Amino acid sequence: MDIAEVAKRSGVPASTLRFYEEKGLIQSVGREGLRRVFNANILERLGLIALGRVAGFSLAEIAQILGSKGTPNIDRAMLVSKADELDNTIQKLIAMRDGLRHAADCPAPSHMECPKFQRLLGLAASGMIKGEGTEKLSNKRHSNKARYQTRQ
Amino acid sequence: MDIAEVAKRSGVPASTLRFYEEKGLIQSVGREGLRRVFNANILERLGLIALGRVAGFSLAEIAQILGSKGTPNIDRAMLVSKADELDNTIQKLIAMRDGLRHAADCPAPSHMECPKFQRLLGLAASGMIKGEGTEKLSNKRHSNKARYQTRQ
DNA sequence: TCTTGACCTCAAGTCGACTTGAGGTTGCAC
DNA sequence: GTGCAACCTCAAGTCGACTTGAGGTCAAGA
Repeated sequence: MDIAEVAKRSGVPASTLRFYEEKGLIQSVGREGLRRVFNANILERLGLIALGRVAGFSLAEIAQILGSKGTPNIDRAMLVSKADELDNTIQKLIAMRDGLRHAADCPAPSHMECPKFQRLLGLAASGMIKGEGTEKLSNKRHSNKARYQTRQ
Repeated sequence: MDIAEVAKRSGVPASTLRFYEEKGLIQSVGREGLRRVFNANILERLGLIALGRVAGFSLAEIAQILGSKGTPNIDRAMLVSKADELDNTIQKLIAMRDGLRHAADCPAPSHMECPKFQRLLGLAASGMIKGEGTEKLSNKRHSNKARYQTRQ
């Protein structure tokens, strides 16, 4: 497949494909003249990259997870820690989803004032805020990067 | 509370608080001299903002969801659609989490070659890639924004 | 043959989300 | 009443993730 074909099948613009290659996230199997040639599994890999992005990982992290080059030895501890991070995120998203759904048909004048909304989201938000939380549950796991994603 | 207190309790830098105020995500209740004064519920709101961010919403979307000003009339349909979007994301994250956990102790030389990993993530990634998917399930819901997050 | 279209490279531009810095003001401590 | 730490504004800078543009190469068709 040439780059246009990949772009068409994946929905990822050719410019992005070049960019990803440059960053080591994907690789072409070679060139035909000066044109890149990709093989079919690129589509799958692009799917995983997209997945990683919605999971909130940076391109650098994704490269690390997927193995930038011929899938070298992987840091399994890192995978577990990413999974835990994700687990944490999932809990929050579930609370947020429920909060949104509730807010959508809650009679309260403002959902900030609805006790149910408060409880749902407050729970999810606890642990996001650094300060004196009620300490109910799920604190301090995956504490690296933690405390918001105040990524530097 | 003054800005330093809020920063300390929330972990959000003062510069970010000013930035958020400028963007309409938060508001101070007034000034004391030229210093902003916040009341306590700001902490909760900051938690929700952080939550929205990990859910992948932009600041503009969050402002819309939370109501930028005194919680005006909210677009309930929008809330439902955000919730659906989130639901979709959650499914993907769950698959990714399971995929990562599996990969962490899978004997396959490369997890790209492990059939279980493939299945888990392939499933999640389906619908992310535009092209001829196996069409199993959960396609085309929340199709706005869809097709990756090729935002704009 | 020569033109066109699809690809190429490399540098620069854009956008969102912040952060940093210069220069100004205030209140409390001494 | 003076110093200074902690706030303020506003402009500019940074970073990640891309996109756009200028200028070049090449294979195929008129």
